[in-house]
Amino acid sequence: MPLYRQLAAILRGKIESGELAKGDPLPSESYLQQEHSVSRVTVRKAVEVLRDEGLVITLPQRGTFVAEKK
Amino acid sequence: MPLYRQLAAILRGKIESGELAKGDPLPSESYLQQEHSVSRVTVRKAVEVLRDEGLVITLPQRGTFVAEKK
DNA sequence: GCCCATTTGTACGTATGTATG
DNA sequence: GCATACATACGTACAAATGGG
Repeated sequence: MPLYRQLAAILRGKIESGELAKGDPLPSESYLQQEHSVSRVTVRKAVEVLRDEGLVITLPQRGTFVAEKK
Repeated sequence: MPLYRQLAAILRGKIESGELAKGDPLPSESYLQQEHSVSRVTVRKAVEVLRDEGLVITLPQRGTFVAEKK
């Protein structure tokens, strides 16, 4: 599995487990980069997956947040 | 060589030559941006290099200063 | 105490180049 | 050719703290 999908799976798990609650901000791109030792491109692709799944919402220049809906 | 390393080299030169003495503030990020026609990201990466080398210390909301130590 | 400019901190958006499988 | 992944580098926007007046 490509890195960005692995990272997406990790984040998805934290959302589904409730570790990241609705409305909570996801860790920032730069944090996720360092935390998982991947490039920003990879982080962004991972977040894009979750966005496409409707699990998170990204507010430009603000951050990405766990979506309210289920 | 990437731009940020080139800029870091320029600043390092000014420190080592004494043009920027210990305790002196470095030019601000916005000044360096305009002076060298680069983005703020590039300036910040250059300064980060010097910080990692221990040549400068950055005080949040104050500026970056030439380190006292050698 | 209050504005206001300056400066660094943070965060996302976008684009290009390079390399690998 | 294409997807993946890294690095570099541009921009925009806003937050937070400091210091001067």
